[in-house]
Amino acid sequence: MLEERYDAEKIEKKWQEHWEDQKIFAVNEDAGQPKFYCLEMFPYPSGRIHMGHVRNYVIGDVITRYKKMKGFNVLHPMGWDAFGMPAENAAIKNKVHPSKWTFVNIEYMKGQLKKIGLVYDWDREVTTCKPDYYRWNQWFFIKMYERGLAYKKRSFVNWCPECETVLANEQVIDDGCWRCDTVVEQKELDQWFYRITDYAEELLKDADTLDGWPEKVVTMQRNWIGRSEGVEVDFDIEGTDKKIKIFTTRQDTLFGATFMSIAKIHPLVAELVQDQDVLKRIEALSDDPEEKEGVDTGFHAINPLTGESIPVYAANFVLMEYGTGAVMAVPAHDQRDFEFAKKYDIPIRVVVLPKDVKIVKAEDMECANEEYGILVNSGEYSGLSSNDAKEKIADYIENKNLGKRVVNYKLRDWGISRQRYWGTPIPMIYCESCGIVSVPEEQLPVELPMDAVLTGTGSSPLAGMDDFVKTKCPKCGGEAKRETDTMDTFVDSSWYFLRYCSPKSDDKPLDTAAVDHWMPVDQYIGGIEHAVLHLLYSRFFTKVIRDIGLISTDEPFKRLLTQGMVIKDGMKMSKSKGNVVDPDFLINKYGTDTVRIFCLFAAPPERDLEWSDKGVDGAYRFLKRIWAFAYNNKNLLNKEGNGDKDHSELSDHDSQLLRKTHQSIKKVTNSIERDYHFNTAIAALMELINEAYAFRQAGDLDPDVLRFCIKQAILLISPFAPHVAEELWRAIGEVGSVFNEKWPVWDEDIAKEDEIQLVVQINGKVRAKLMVPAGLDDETLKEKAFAEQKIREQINGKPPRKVIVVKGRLVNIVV
RNA sequence: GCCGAAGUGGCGGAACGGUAGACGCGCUAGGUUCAGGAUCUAGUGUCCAUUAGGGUGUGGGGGUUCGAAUCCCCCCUUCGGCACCA
Repeated sequence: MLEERYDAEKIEKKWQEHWEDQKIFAVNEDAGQPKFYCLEMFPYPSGRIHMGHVRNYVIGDVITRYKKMKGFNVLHPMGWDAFGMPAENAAIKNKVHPSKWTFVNIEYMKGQLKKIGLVYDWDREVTTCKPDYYRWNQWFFIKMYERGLAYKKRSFVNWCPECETVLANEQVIDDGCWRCDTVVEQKELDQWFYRITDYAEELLKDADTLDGWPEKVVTMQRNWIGRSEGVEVDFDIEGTDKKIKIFTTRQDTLFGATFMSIAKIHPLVAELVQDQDVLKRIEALSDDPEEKEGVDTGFHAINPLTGESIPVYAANFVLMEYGTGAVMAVPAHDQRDFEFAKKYDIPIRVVVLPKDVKIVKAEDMECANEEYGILVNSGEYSGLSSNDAKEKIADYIENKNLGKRVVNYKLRDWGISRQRYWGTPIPMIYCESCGIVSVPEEQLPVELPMDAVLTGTGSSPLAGMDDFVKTKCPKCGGEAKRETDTMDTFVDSSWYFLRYCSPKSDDKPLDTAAVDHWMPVDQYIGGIEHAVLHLLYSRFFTKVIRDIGLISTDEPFKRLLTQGMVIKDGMKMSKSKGNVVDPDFLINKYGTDTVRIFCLFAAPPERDLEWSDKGVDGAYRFLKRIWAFAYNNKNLLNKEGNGDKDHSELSDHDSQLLRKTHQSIKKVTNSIERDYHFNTAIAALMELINEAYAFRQAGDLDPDVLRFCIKQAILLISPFAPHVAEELWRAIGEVGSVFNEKWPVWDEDIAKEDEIQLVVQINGKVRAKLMVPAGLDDETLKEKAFAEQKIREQINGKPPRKVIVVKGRLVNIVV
């Protein structure tokens, strides 16, 4: 029995329990249906769900429900990215253990997710801070160590003084920490790295296959990998037997090199420069990127092509980390070198003339000319194009053993050591006699001790725990020490989507058959902020795990949807700005169906969503309107019959509503299929309900048609407002869950209008609109257009030069 | 600086070369209601016009086309990403 009042709280609780008890959304790998893996980026259990989560997860939930009704076997799991700094900070502040804090948060947030009406297969829940998950982080680490993909090295790394830990390059945003914005420092430390650069080429090449991803994200990844082809060339250093190796992509400008620049921390500086005064001045070079500065080292290099002797400068803009840490400087054709040469009065020599430029005098130049062109002043290469010269000069260099062709990447190896407690212990042991030894597989997991003391005063908390640190060497049995750093939490999230496929596997990290069945993720949904971070690491991990032989997937995410931010008063919602909207409050006030409808209706998913309290009222009103329509017609609705009457037997009034219903099925379906544009899908539903009201008011309706209309409307709204749909579904006398139903299909014949509005234009301007029967041929449409009184007046006897007819829509008369 | 996206009523947004502004919010008027709220109905880009109707209009300027919010070129603004990568 349908109640008059729409009581969201009551029906939502009822159906949420029903779906869970009846396991409506449980998956069955042998169902004989096509699979669909729908996944949203799992949350960090920070304490409460925020509107950004709601938006993200509602999108995934709608897709899950829709795809299920379309006949797919949909895997839709959820879990917790549960290791991380906030747990430690909370522990220090509130004197709770990070574990306690985390699990309390998970419990609360899980309740919130359920109240939103999200349907997950909770049997597959993954929690990364549990030993049954992180042991496999350790297992992968060891496998990677064995394959040379995990290694330790001392180097300058990004250090966040606020978080008191190291950050990978990807985790530094505008010189600041990705988490707290604190300006990062460079610190020299021994750190573990994953050799992601070994996969640079494949990550770049396979980026071309990601056609289900936003182009923007793919471009960001390509740029981050930053491949460039060039040559390494050795320059002899005059008066010594040493050489400087440089990297250039512009070997066509070799004849224009008038000096050399090397990084101030380049090893040759310390090796060759004797003068303490010069060394001091090099050391004192500023790091300000705006001002180019250098110091003449006093020694000279020999250009291997010209035999010319050129001065070598230590320069502040040369990076030791990229290429070879030394560059040949061609001021005429490189803006940085140009500025440098001007400042220190070094000769500028033009060796490339771009197209359409005749002669350039070096002294007239105001900036470098970096374009390709025809070589001049370049010996036997003069007259060649830059492209030809690049090949010929590279050949010469290789033939004469002066250097070789190389490919360089901007991508750096992924530093994964973190000097923190709440993460996966790195499973390595340091033995005085055996050196670095990995923990044997059967001893995993290396469990995180629960009794660590967190003071927040620097250095790895594990380092102070003798019980943890002291161990035996697995090789020789002697006294040894454990590694005390933990792993970057981005390691945890780099393979959780694989774990969902076989979450209970306990003898190996993944069940190959299960993973191969479900992977790749068919639709992944999350924020754009992970464009390079998580999404690049996950691609890397997938390829490594494939190479280990556990899975056969090359790419983890087939389609990616990056949803926009939730904005209020023109700013991103955040606690610090005080403009947050609390999902709990809204759900209590309106019910989750209203919140869901608003989030989906206010903007297409990829765009930012401007929050509007009034807009939420509108969504609520819409649901009440559907409810009231069903209630007001409840006597008619419970009649037998499926409403699919022969079109020709119906009155005009009835057949128009039937047509509108079929048109709505088409429009809602197409809106979802076209990049999940739920906003226009919901708009189409609102239109249908508005029309239904109008038809109902205008006269009696055939009960079968009315029932058909409302039944389709319920099916169409069910992914968006599932609780209202389920309640109304039962109220109209249907049996079983609406989510076990097939998604409706429209009949093109019924949807077709039998009368169309013909627009008549004169010179492209609308001059008349007339109703004509559908399906008329072009000639008849023309006749109708010319027969129109207004058109005759406008043409005024002038002969038409041309008449364009757009089938079934428009006639444009050109006079 | 380089790369990319976006710019449409008072607001959120529709319109994948063919009637610009669907749908929603807001606003106006009316019905219902003791009143408020809720709800239903109608109207709502802008200018001129009593009406009929007409002009104009998608950041600005050009172009292609019978026809441009949509395609091309230049410029402006906003937002993102990268930024001495040799």
